[in-house]
Amino acid sequence: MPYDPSAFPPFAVTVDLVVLTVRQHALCALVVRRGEQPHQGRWALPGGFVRGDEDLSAAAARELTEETGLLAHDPTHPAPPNAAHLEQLATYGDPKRDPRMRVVSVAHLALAPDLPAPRAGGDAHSARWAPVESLLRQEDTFGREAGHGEPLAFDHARILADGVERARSKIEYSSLATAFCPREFTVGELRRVYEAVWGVALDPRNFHRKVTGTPGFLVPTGGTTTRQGGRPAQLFRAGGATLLNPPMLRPEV
Amino acid sequence: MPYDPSAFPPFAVTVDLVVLTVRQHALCALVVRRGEQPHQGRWALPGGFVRGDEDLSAAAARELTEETGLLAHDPTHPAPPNAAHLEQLATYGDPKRDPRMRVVSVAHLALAPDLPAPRAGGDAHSARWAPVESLLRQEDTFGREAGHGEPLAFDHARILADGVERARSKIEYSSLATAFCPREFTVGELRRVYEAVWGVALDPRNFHRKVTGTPGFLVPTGGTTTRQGGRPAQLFRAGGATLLNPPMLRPEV
DNA sequence: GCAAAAGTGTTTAGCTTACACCCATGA
DNA sequence: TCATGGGTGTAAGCTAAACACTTTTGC
Repeated sequence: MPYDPSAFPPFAVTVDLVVLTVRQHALCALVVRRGEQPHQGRWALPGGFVRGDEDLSAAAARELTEETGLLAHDPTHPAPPNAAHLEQLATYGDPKRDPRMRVVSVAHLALAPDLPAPRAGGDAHSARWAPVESLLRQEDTFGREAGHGEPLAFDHARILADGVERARSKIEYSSLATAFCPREFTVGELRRVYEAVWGVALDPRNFHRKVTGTPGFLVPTGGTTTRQGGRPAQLFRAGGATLLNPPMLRPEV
Repeated sequence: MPYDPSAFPPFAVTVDLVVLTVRQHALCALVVRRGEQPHQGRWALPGGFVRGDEDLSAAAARELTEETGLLAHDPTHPAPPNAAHLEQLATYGDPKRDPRMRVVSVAHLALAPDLPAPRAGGDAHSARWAPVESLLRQEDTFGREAGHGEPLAFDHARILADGVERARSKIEYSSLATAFCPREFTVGELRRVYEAVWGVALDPRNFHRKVTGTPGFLVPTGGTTTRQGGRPAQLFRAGGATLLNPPMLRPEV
Protein backbone atom coordinates (compact mmCIF):
# COMPACT_ATOMS: atom_id res chain seq x y z
CA MET A 1 0.00 0.00 0.00
CA PRO A 2 1.84 3.14 -1.19
CA TYR A 3 2.04 6.06 1.16
CA ASP A 4 2.63 9.52 -0.16
CA PRO A 5 6.05 10.59 1.07
CA SER A 6 5.43 14.23 0.23
CA ALA A 7 2.73 14.15 2.89
CA PHE A 8 4.93 12.57 5.58
CA PRO A 9 3.94 13.84 9.02
CA PRO A 10 6.56 16.10 10.64
CA PHE A 11 8.27 14.80 13.75
CA ALA A 12 10.42 16.45 16.35
CA VAL A 13 13.49 14.36 17.15
CA THR A 14 15.22 14.62 20.50
CA VAL A 15 17.99 12.83 22.32
CA ASP A 16 17.52 11.87 25.96
CA LEU A 17 20.43 10.76 28.09
CA VAL A 18 20.65 8.06 30.72
CA VAL A 19 23.85 9.14 32.47
CA LEU A 20 24.91 6.63 35.09
CA THR A 21 27.61 6.78 37.70
CA VAL A 22 28.44 5.02 40.95
CA ARG A 23 28.55 7.13 44.11
CA GLN A 24 28.71 5.85 47.65
CA HIS A 25 28.11 2.25 46.63
CA ALA A 26 24.94 3.11 44.71
CA LEU A 27 24.17 3.29 41.01
CA CYS A 28 22.98 6.82 40.32
CA ALA A 29 21.46 8.59 37.35
CA LEU A 30 21.62 12.24 36.37
CA VAL A 31 18.23 13.93 36.47
CA VAL A 32 17.33 17.55 35.82
CA ARG A 33 14.45 19.64 37.06
CA ARG A 34 12.13 20.63 34.22
CA GLY A 35 11.80 24.38 33.91
CA GLU A 36 8.78 24.44 31.63
CA GLN A 37 5.58 22.71 30.68
CA PRO A 38 4.69 19.96 30.41
CA HIS A 39 5.71 18.29 33.66
CA GLN A 40 7.15 21.58 34.91
CA GLY A 41 9.04 21.08 38.16
CA ARG A 42 9.30 17.32 37.72
CA TRP A 43 12.60 15.48 37.45
CA ALA A 44 13.50 14.25 33.98
CA LEU A 45 16.39 12.81 32.04
CA PRO A 46 18.58 15.44 30.40
CA GLY A 47 18.05 15.84 26.70
CA GLY A 48 17.15 18.18 23.91
CA PHE A 49 16.32 18.62 20.28
CA VAL A 50 18.54 17.30 17.53
CA ARG A 51 19.67 20.13 15.32
CA GLY A 52 19.14 20.23 11.60
CA ASP A 53 22.68 19.41 10.55
CA GLU A 54 23.65 17.18 13.43
CA ASP A 55 24.02 13.42 13.65
CA LEU A 56 22.24 11.64 16.48
CA SER A 57 25.46 10.68 18.23
CA ALA A 58 26.73 14.25 17.90
CA ALA A 59 23.57 15.58 19.48
CA ALA A 60 23.93 13.13 22.35
CA ALA A 61 27.58 14.07 22.85
CA ARG A 62 26.69 17.76 22.82
CA GLU A 63 23.97 17.29 25.43
CA LEU A 64 26.31 15.22 27.57
CA THR A 65 28.95 17.91 27.57
CA GLU A 66 26.41 20.63 28.25
CA GLU A 67 25.03 18.78 31.26
CA THR A 68 28.16 17.30 32.76
CA GLY A 69 31.26 18.66 31.10
CA LEU A 70 32.15 15.13 30.11
CA LEU A 71 33.42 14.27 26.66
CA ALA A 72 32.03 11.34 24.74
CA HIS A 73 34.83 8.91 24.23
CA ASP A 74 35.58 7.23 20.94
CA PRO A 75 37.04 3.92 22.15
CA THR A 76 39.45 3.76 19.23
CA HIS A 77 41.31 6.79 20.55
CA PRO A 78 43.08 7.34 23.86
CA ALA A 79 40.71 8.54 26.53
CA PRO A 80 40.83 12.17 27.61
CA PRO A 81 40.81 12.66 31.38
CA ASN A 82 37.11 13.56 31.56
CA ALA A 83 35.92 10.82 29.23
CA ALA A 84 32.62 9.00 29.41
CA HIS A 85 31.30 6.05 27.50
CA LEU A 86 28.38 6.95 25.23
CA GLU A 87 26.25 4.63 23.14
CA GLN A 88 22.82 4.63 21.59
CA LEU A 89 20.23 2.90 23.75
CA ALA A 90 16.84 2.76 22.03
CA THR A 91 14.23 5.00 20.44
CA TYR A 92 10.88 5.89 21.95
CA GLY A 93 8.10 7.17 19.75
CA ASP A 94 4.70 6.59 21.29
CA PRO A 95 2.39 9.14 19.65
CA LYS A 96 1.19 10.30 23.06
CA ARG A 97 4.48 10.44 24.90
CA ASP A 98 4.59 14.25 24.63
CA PRO A 99 1.28 16.13 24.69
CA ARG A 100 2.65 19.09 22.72
CA MET A 101 3.56 17.34 19.51
CA ARG A 102 4.83 14.17 17.95
CA VAL A 103 8.29 13.64 19.46
CA VAL A 104 10.59 10.73 18.77
CA SER A 105 13.37 10.43 21.31
CA VAL A 106 16.59 8.61 20.56
CA ALA A 107 17.82 7.66 24.02
CA HIS A 108 21.53 7.27 24.68
CA LEU A 109 23.36 5.66 27.57
CA ALA A 110 26.40 7.29 29.15
CA LEU A 111 28.61 5.77 31.83
CA ALA A 112 30.78 8.15 33.80
CA PRO A 113 33.12 8.07 36.78
CA ASP A 114 31.98 9.77 39.95
CA LEU A 115 32.08 13.51 39.30
CA PRO A 116 32.69 16.34 41.71
CA ALA A 117 29.27 17.89 41.10
CA PRO A 118 26.68 17.93 38.36
CA ARG A 119 26.50 21.04 36.29
CA ALA A 120 23.15 22.43 35.36
CA GLY A 121 23.00 23.30 31.68
CA GLY A 122 20.56 23.62 28.86
CA ASP A 123 17.06 24.50 29.91
CA ALA A 124 17.30 22.76 33.27
CA HIS A 125 16.92 24.75 36.45
CA SER A 126 18.93 22.28 38.46
CA ALA A 127 20.47 18.87 38.23
CA ARG A 128 21.33 16.11 40.65
CA TRP A 129 22.47 12.52 40.93
CA ALA A 130 19.77 10.24 42.26
CA PRO A 131 20.03 6.55 43.09
CA VAL A 132 18.31 4.65 40.30
CA GLU A 133 16.76 2.39 42.87
CA SER A 134 14.69 5.23 44.27
CA LEU A 135 13.91 6.69 40.85
CA LEU A 136 12.59 3.39 39.59
CA ARG A 137 10.75 2.39 42.74
CA GLN A 138 8.48 5.38 42.23
CA GLU A 139 7.32 3.93 38.96
CA ASP A 140 5.66 1.08 40.82
CA THR A 141 4.54 2.33 44.18
CA PHE A 142 4.60 6.11 44.11
CA GLY A 143 6.13 5.87 47.58
CA ARG A 144 7.39 9.36 48.27
CA GLU A 145 11.16 9.35 48.64
CA ALA A 146 13.12 11.86 50.65
CA GLY A 147 13.29 15.06 48.69
CA HIS A 148 11.81 14.05 45.36
CA GLY A 149 8.24 13.01 45.47
CA GLU A 150 7.20 12.43 41.89
CA PRO A 151 8.00 9.87 39.24
CA LEU A 152 10.08 10.99 36.30
CA ALA A 153 8.50 13.06 33.54
CA PHE A 154 7.22 11.59 30.26
CA ASP A 155 8.25 7.96 29.74
CA HIS A 156 11.63 8.61 31.31
CA ALA A 157 11.23 5.97 34.01
CA ARG A 158 10.94 3.41 31.26
CA ILE A 159 13.94 4.78 29.42
CA LEU A 160 15.97 4.81 32.63
CA ALA A 161 14.98 1.21 33.38
CA ASP A 162 16.09 0.15 29.91
CA GLY A 163 19.39 1.98 30.32
CA VAL A 164 20.06 0.41 33.69
CA GLU A 165 19.28 -3.02 32.32
CA ARG A 166 21.64 -2.40 29.40
CA ALA A 167 24.43 -1.36 31.76
CA ARG A 168 23.83 -4.33 34.03
CA SER A 169 24.06 -6.83 31.23
CA LYS A 170 26.84 -5.13 29.33
CA ILE A 171 29.36 -5.15 32.17
CA GLU A 172 29.01 -8.93 32.14
CA TYR A 173 30.67 -9.45 28.81
CA SER A 174 32.53 -6.20 28.20
CA SER A 175 35.09 -4.12 30.02
CA LEU A 176 32.62 -1.24 30.32
CA ALA A 177 32.62 -1.29 34.12
CA THR A 178 35.94 0.56 33.93
CA ALA A 179 34.00 3.52 32.51
CA PHE A 180 32.64 4.04 36.03
CA CYS A 181 36.14 4.21 37.50
CA PRO A 182 38.65 7.04 37.52
CA ARG A 183 41.56 6.66 35.16
CA GLU A 184 43.56 4.73 37.74
CA PHE A 185 41.74 2.41 40.07
CA THR A 186 42.20 -0.66 42.22
CA VAL A 187 40.66 -4.08 41.81
CA GLY A 188 38.59 -3.43 44.92
CA GLU A 189 37.20 -0.24 43.45
CA LEU A 190 36.26 -2.05 40.28
CA ARG A 191 34.61 -4.75 42.33
CA ARG A 192 32.55 -2.18 44.19
CA VAL A 193 31.35 -0.91 40.81
CA TYR A 194 30.10 -4.35 39.90
CA GLU A 195 28.49 -4.73 43.29
CA ALA A 196 26.72 -1.38 43.03
CA VAL A 197 25.49 -1.90 39.48
CA TRP A 198 24.33 -5.46 40.07
CA GLY A 199 23.23 -4.95 43.64
CA VAL A 200 25.01 -8.07 44.86
CA ALA A 201 28.06 -8.96 46.93
CA LEU A 202 30.99 -10.57 45.13
CA ASP A 203 33.80 -12.65 46.59
CA PRO A 204 36.80 -10.30 46.63
CA ARG A 205 39.31 -13.10 46.18
CA ASN A 206 37.72 -14.77 43.19
CA PHE A 207 36.95 -11.38 41.66
CA HIS A 208 40.58 -10.40 41.92
CA ARG A 209 41.77 -13.60 40.27
CA LYS A 210 39.19 -13.27 37.53
CA VAL A 211 39.83 -9.68 36.45
CA THR A 212 43.60 -9.83 36.74
CA GLY A 213 43.60 -13.09 34.83
CA THR A 214 41.57 -11.81 31.89
CA PRO A 215 44.08 -10.67 29.25
CA GLY A 216 43.73 -7.05 28.21
CA PHE A 217 41.16 -6.12 30.85
CA LEU A 218 43.51 -4.35 33.28
CA VAL A 219 47.05 -3.09 32.92
CA PRO A 220 49.03 -2.31 36.09
CA THR A 221 50.40 1.19 36.32
CA GLY A 222 53.03 0.24 38.87
CA GLY A 223 51.63 2.53 41.55
CA THR A 224 49.76 1.60 44.67
CA THR A 225 47.27 3.33 46.92
CA THR A 226 45.85 2.94 50.40
CA ARG A 227 42.88 5.26 49.85
CA GLN A 228 40.53 2.42 50.71
CA GLY A 229 42.45 1.51 53.88
CA GLY A 230 44.16 -1.75 54.60
CA ARG A 231 47.05 -3.16 52.68
CA PRO A 232 48.22 -1.05 49.71
CA ALA A 233 46.47 -2.04 46.50
CA GLN A 234 47.93 -2.03 43.03
CA LEU A 235 46.64 0.62 40.65
CA PHE A 236 45.41 -0.35 37.21
CA ARG A 237 44.23 1.35 34.07
CA ALA A 238 41.68 -0.04 31.60
CA GLY A 239 43.36 -2.29 29.05
CA GLY A 240 42.65 -2.48 25.36
CA ALA A 241 40.21 -5.39 25.55
CA THR A 242 36.58 -4.45 25.13
CA LEU A 243 35.02 -7.93 25.19
CA LEU A 244 35.54 -10.25 28.13
CA ASN A 245 35.80 -13.89 27.27
CA PRO A 246 34.79 -15.72 29.36
CA PRO A 247 32.41 -13.12 30.78
CA MET A 248 31.98 -11.99 34.35
CA LEU A 249 29.21 -14.05 35.89
CA ARG A 250 26.39 -12.24 37.59
CA PRO A 251 25.25 -14.26 40.61
CA GLU A 252 21.70 -15.60 40.56
CA VAL A 253 19.05 -13.21 41.73
CA MET B 1 22.73 26.64 25.88
CA PRO B 2 18.96 26.90 25.34
CA TYR B 3 17.55 25.95 21.99
CA ASP B 4 14.23 27.29 20.83
CA PRO B 5 11.85 24.33 20.68
CA SER B 6 9.35 26.21 18.56
CA ALA B 7 11.99 26.30 15.86
CA PHE B 8 12.81 22.58 15.98
CA PRO B 9 13.75 21.31 12.54
CA PRO B 10 11.20 18.94 11.00
CA PHE B 11 12.27 15.36 10.47
CA ALA B 12 10.79 12.51 8.51
CA VAL B 13 10.77 9.30 10.52
CA THR B 14 10.81 5.93 8.82
CA VAL B 15 11.13 2.32 9.86
CA ASP B 16 13.45 0.03 7.94
CA LEU B 17 13.32 -3.72 8.38
CA VAL B 18 16.09 -6.26 8.53
CA VAL B 19 14.08 -9.42 7.89
CA LEU B 20 16.23 -12.51 8.24
CA THR B 21 15.51 -16.13 7.47
CA VAL B 22 17.51 -19.28 6.84
CA ARG B 23 17.11 -20.91 3.45
CA GLN B 24 19.27 -23.67 2.02
CA HIS B 25 21.80 -23.45 4.83
CA ALA B 26 22.35 -19.72 4.31
CA LEU B 27 21.29 -16.70 6.32
CA CYS B 28 19.21 -14.55 3.98
CA ALA B 29 17.72 -11.07 4.17
CA LEU B 30 14.67 -9.66 2.46
CA VAL B 31 15.51 -6.91 -0.01
CA VAL B 32 13.23 -4.96 -2.31
CA ARG B 33 13.92 -3.21 -5.57
CA ARG B 34 13.54 0.53 -5.27
CA GLY B 35 10.97 1.90 -7.68
CA GLU B 36 11.84 5.56 -7.36
CA GLN B 37 14.61 8.05 -6.80
CA PRO B 38 16.99 8.18 -5.15
CA HIS B 39 18.81 4.91 -5.78
CA GLN B 40 16.09 3.86 -8.24
CA GLY B 41 16.53 0.25 -9.29
CA ARG B 42 18.88 -0.55 -6.40
CA TRP B 43 18.11 -3.17 -3.77
CA ALA B 44 17.16 -1.82 -0.38
CA LEU B 45 15.75 -2.94 2.92
CA PRO B 46 11.96 -2.79 3.09
CA GLY B 47 10.58 0.14 5.03
CA GLY B 48 8.41 3.19 4.97
CA PHE B 49 7.22 6.27 6.74
CA VAL B 50 5.82 6.19 10.24
CA ARG B 51 2.28 7.54 10.23
CA GLY B 52 1.14 10.39 12.37
CA ASP B 53 -0.77 8.38 14.93
CA GLU B 54 1.33 5.23 14.88
CA ASP B 55 3.84 3.89 17.37
CA LEU B 56 7.24 2.85 16.04
CA SER B 57 6.67 -0.83 16.75
CA ALA B 58 3.25 -0.63 15.09
CA ALA B 59 4.77 0.90 11.98
CA ALA B 60 7.39 -1.85 11.87
CA ALA B 61 4.73 -4.53 12.31
CA ARG B 62 2.63 -2.99 9.55
CA GLU B 63 5.55 -2.89 7.13
CA LEU B 64 6.45 -6.48 8.00
CA THR B 65 2.96 -7.70 7.23
CA GLU B 66 2.81 -5.67 4.01
CA GLU B 67 6.07 -7.13 2.76
CA THR B 68 5.84 -10.70 3.94
CA GLY B 69 2.39 -11.48 5.29
CA LEU B 70 4.02 -12.31 8.63
CA LEU B 71 2.57 -11.16 11.90
CA ALA B 72 4.76 -9.59 14.55
CA HIS B 73 4.64 -11.84 17.55
CA ASP B 74 4.15 -10.62 21.07
CA PRO B 75 6.09 -13.25 23.04
CA THR B 76 3.65 -13.04 25.96
CA HIS B 77 0.90 -14.50 23.78
CA PRO B 78 0.71 -17.82 21.94
CA ALA B 79 2.29 -17.64 18.51
CA PRO B 80 0.03 -17.55 15.47
CA PRO B 81 1.11 -19.92 12.70
CA ASN B 82 2.73 -17.19 10.57
CA ALA B 83 4.49 -15.48 13.45
CA ALA B 84 7.81 -13.70 13.29
CA HIS B 85 9.97 -12.21 15.98
CA LEU B 86 10.23 -8.42 15.76
CA GLU B 87 12.35 -6.09 17.86
CA GLN B 88 13.82 -2.64 17.57
CA LEU B 89 17.39 -2.64 16.32
CA ALA B 90 18.86 0.86 16.23
CA THR B 91 18.21 4.31 14.82
CA TYR B 92 20.14 5.91 12.00
CA GLY B 93 20.06 9.64 11.52
CA ASP B 94 23.07 10.89 9.62
CA PRO B 95 22.01 14.27 8.16
CA LYS B 96 23.20 13.17 4.72
CA ARG B 97 21.82 9.64 4.64
CA ASP B 98 18.94 10.66 2.36
CA PRO B 99 19.61 13.43 -0.18
CA ARG B 100 15.95 14.49 -0.33
CA MET B 101 15.43 15.52 3.26
CA ARG B 102 16.35 14.87 6.85
CA VAL B 103 15.25 11.30 7.52
CA VAL B 104 15.69 9.40 10.76
CA SER B 105 15.19 5.68 10.33
CA VAL B 106 14.30 3.44 13.24
CA ALA B 107 15.54 0.06 12.08
CA HIS B 108 13.86 -3.10 13.30
CA LEU B 109 15.02 -6.69 13.19
CA ALA B 110 12.64 -9.51 12.24
CA LEU B 111 13.42 -13.22 12.34
CA ALA B 112 11.18 -15.49 10.32
CA PRO B 113 10.99 -19.13 9.31
CA ASP B 114 11.64 -20.00 5.69
CA LEU B 115 8.70 -18.70 3.70
CA PRO B 116 7.24 -20.04 0.45
CA ALA B 117 7.92 -16.83 -1.45
CA PRO B 118 8.39 -13.16 -0.66
CA ARG B 119 5.52 -10.90 -1.45
CA ALA B 120 6.19 -7.57 -3.04
CA GLY B 121 4.36 -4.81 -1.26
CA GLY B 122 4.54 -1.12 -0.62
CA ASP B 123 6.36 0.89 -3.22
CA ALA B 124 8.69 -1.95 -4.18
CA HIS B 125 8.67 -3.33 -7.70
CA SER B 126 9.93 -6.68 -6.57
CA ALA B 127 11.34 -8.45 -3.58
CA ARG B 128 13.72 -11.34 -2.99
CA TRP B 129 15.69 -13.20 -0.37
CA ALA B 130 19.42 -12.70 -0.75
CA PRO B 131 22.21 -14.31 1.24
CA VAL B 132 23.52 -11.73 3.66
CA GLU B 133 27.02 -12.87 2.90
CA SER B 134 26.76 -11.63 -0.68
CA LEU B 135 24.88 -8.47 0.31
CA LEU B 136 27.58 -7.52 2.81
CA ARG B 137 30.54 -8.55 0.70
CA GLN B 138 29.59 -5.87 -1.81
CA GLU B 139 30.08 -3.26 0.80
CA ASP B 140 33.78 -4.00 0.86
CA THR B 141 34.83 -5.11 -2.56
CA PHE B 142 32.11 -4.21 -5.03
CA GLY B 143 32.65 -7.66 -6.53
CA ARG B 144 29.69 -8.12 -8.79
CA GLU B 145 27.52 -10.98 -7.63
CA ALA B 146 25.29 -13.03 -9.87
CA GLY B 147 22.18 -11.03 -10.59
CA HIS B 148 22.60 -8.08 -8.27
CA GLY B 149 25.55 -5.93 -8.98
CA GLU B 150 25.24 -2.96 -6.67
CA PRO B 151 25.55 -2.43 -2.96
CA LEU B 152 22.40 -1.70 -1.01
CA ALA B 153 20.82 1.75 -1.19
CA PHE B 154 21.39 4.45 1.43
CA ASP B 155 23.15 3.16 4.55
CA HIS B 156 21.29 -0.11 4.38
CA ALA B 157 24.42 -2.24 4.21
CA ARG B 158 25.39 -0.84 7.58
CA ILE B 159 21.94 -1.44 9.01
CA LEU B 160 21.92 -4.98 7.67
CA ALA B 161 25.34 -5.65 9.17
CA ASP B 162 24.13 -4.40 12.55
CA GLY B 163 21.02 -6.57 12.33
CA VAL B 164 23.02 -9.66 11.42
CA GLU B 165 25.40 -9.03 14.29
CA ARG B 166 22.46 -8.63 16.67
CA ALA B 167 20.95 -11.91 15.51
CA ARG B 168 24.29 -13.71 15.76
CA SER B 169 24.87 -12.62 19.31
CA LYS B 170 21.29 -12.94 20.48
CA ILE B 171 20.90 -16.61 19.62
CA GLU B 172 23.80 -17.25 21.97
CA TYR B 173 21.92 -16.38 25.12
CA SER B 174 18.27 -16.52 24.07
CA SER B 175 15.97 -19.04 22.48
CA LEU B 176 15.49 -16.78 19.46
CA ALA B 177 16.95 -19.29 17.03
CA THR B 178 13.61 -21.08 17.18
CA ALA B 179 12.08 -18.06 15.43
CA PHE B 180 13.85 -19.27 12.28
CA CYS B 181 12.22 -22.69 12.54
CA PRO B 182 8.72 -23.84 11.63
CA ARG B 183 6.38 -24.46 14.52
CA GLU B 184 7.57 -28.04 14.87
CA PHE B 185 11.18 -28.83 14.18
CA THR B 186 13.93 -31.28 14.97
CA VAL B 187 17.13 -30.75 16.90
CA GLY B 188 19.04 -31.15 13.65
CA GLU B 189 17.02 -28.42 11.98
CA LEU B 190 17.69 -26.12 14.90
CA ARG B 191 21.37 -26.94 14.68
CA ARG B 192 21.44 -26.06 11.00
CA VAL B 193 19.94 -22.68 11.93
CA TYR B 194 22.81 -22.02 14.31
CA GLU B 195 25.30 -23.20 11.74
CA ALA B 196 23.86 -20.94 9.04
CA VAL B 197 23.61 -17.86 11.24
CA TRP B 198 27.06 -18.27 12.74
CA GLY B 199 28.69 -19.71 9.63
CA VAL B 200 30.35 -22.52 11.57
CA ALA B 201 29.97 -26.28 11.95
CA LEU B 202 28.73 -27.57 15.29
CA ASP B 203 29.12 -31.03 16.77
CA PRO B 204 25.68 -32.65 16.35
CA ARG B 205 26.09 -34.81 19.45
CA ASN B 206 27.10 -32.10 21.88
CA PHE B 207 24.52 -29.76 20.37
CA HIS B 208 21.79 -32.30 20.94
CA ARG B 209 22.77 -32.81 24.54
CA LYS B 210 22.99 -29.10 25.15
CA VAL B 211 19.64 -28.00 23.74
CA THR B 212 17.64 -30.91 25.09
CA GLY B 213 19.27 -30.45 28.47
CA THR B 214 18.41 -26.76 28.79
CA PRO B 215 15.13 -26.55 30.72
CA GLY B 216 12.33 -24.75 28.88
CA PHE B 217 14.17 -24.42 25.57
CA LEU B 218 12.45 -27.26 23.71
CA VAL B 219 9.33 -29.26 24.47
CA PRO B 220 8.80 -32.54 22.62
CA THR B 221 5.56 -32.83 20.71
CA GLY B 222 5.66 -36.62 20.67
CA GLY B 223 5.84 -36.83 16.90
CA THR B 224 8.81 -37.76 14.75
CA THR B 225 9.88 -37.03 11.20
CA THR B 226 12.33 -38.37 8.67
CA ARG B 227 12.18 -35.34 6.38
CA GLN B 228 15.93 -34.89 6.83
CA GLY B 229 16.65 -38.56 6.05
CA GLY B 230 18.26 -41.06 8.37
CA ARG B 231 16.86 -42.19 11.64
CA PRO B 232 13.54 -40.59 12.65
CA ALA B 233 14.04 -37.48 14.72
CA GLN B 234 11.85 -36.25 17.53
CA LEU B 235 9.81 -33.13 16.84
CA PHE B 236 9.93 -30.21 19.25
CA ARG B 237 8.21 -26.91 19.74
CA ALA B 238 9.78 -23.80 21.29
CA GLY B 239 9.46 -23.88 25.07
CA GLY B 240 8.62 -21.01 27.33
CA ALA B 241 12.19 -20.08 28.19
CA THR B 242 13.50 -16.98 26.46
CA LEU B 243 16.90 -16.74 28.13
CA LEU B 244 19.39 -19.60 27.94
CA ASN B 245 21.52 -20.08 30.98
CA PRO B 246 24.21 -21.18 30.43
CA PRO B 247 24.29 -19.78 26.89
CA MET B 248 25.08 -21.55 23.65
CA LEU B 249 28.76 -21.08 22.95
CA ARG B 250 29.77 -19.74 19.58
CA PRO B 251 33.04 -21.38 18.52
CA GLU B 252 36.05 -19.16 18.11
CA VAL B 253 36.32 -17.40 14.77
C1' DG C 1 23.50 -54.14 3.10
C1' DC C 2 24.71 -49.38 3.11
C1' DA C 3 24.45 -44.46 3.71
C1' DA C 4 22.72 -41.00 6.53
C1' DA C 5 21.07 -38.70 10.29
C1' DA C 6 19.74 -39.32 15.38
C1' DG C 7 21.07 -40.11 19.74
C1' DT C 8 24.07 -41.94 24.14
C1' DG C 9 28.35 -42.68 26.87
C1' DT C 10 32.84 -41.40 28.40
C1' DT C 11 37.02 -38.97 29.08
C1' DT C 12 39.55 -34.81 29.68
C1' DA C 13 40.38 -30.04 30.28
C1' DG C 14 39.04 -25.56 31.83
C1' DC C 15 36.50 -22.66 34.70
C1' DT C 16 33.84 -21.27 38.92
C1' DT C 17 33.14 -21.60 43.66
C1' DA C 18 34.05 -21.72 48.44
C1' DC C 19 37.06 -20.95 51.77
C1' DA C 20 41.66 -21.42 54.39
C1' DC C 21 45.34 -18.68 54.73
C1' DC C 22 48.95 -15.01 54.46
C1' DC C 23 50.37 -9.81 53.56
C1' DA C 24 50.94 -4.81 54.37
C1' DT C 25 49.30 -0.85 56.04
C1' DG C 26 47.03 2.90 59.44
C1' DA C 27 45.46 3.80 63.90
C1' DT D 1 48.40 -4.97 68.55
C1' DC D 2 44.44 -5.04 65.92
C1' DA D 3 41.21 -3.99 62.30
C1' DT D 4 40.97 -3.57 57.40
C1' DG D 5 41.25 -4.44 52.93
C1' DG D 6 44.65 -6.87 49.43
C1' DG D 7 46.11 -10.97 47.54
C1' DT D 8 47.42 -16.41 46.86
C1' DG D 9 46.54 -21.48 47.28
C1' DT D 10 43.70 -25.34 46.79
C1' DA D 11 40.15 -28.80 46.38
C1' DA D 12 35.33 -29.85 44.72
C1' DG D 13 31.93 -29.46 41.26
C1' DC D 14 30.19 -28.20 36.92
C1' DT D 15 30.47 -27.52 31.84
C1' DA D 16 32.03 -28.07 27.28
C1' DA D 17 34.92 -30.40 23.75
C1' DA D 18 36.23 -34.42 21.47
C1' DC D 19 35.09 -38.64 19.87
C1' DA D 20 33.81 -43.84 20.09
C1' DC D 21 29.72 -46.10 19.57
C1' DT D 22 24.74 -47.62 18.98
C1' DT D 23 20.01 -46.78 16.79
C1' DT D 24 16.62 -46.38 13.09
C1' DT D 25 15.14 -45.19 8.96
C1' DG D 26 15.17 -44.93 3.19
C1' DC D 27 17.03 -46.88 -0.80
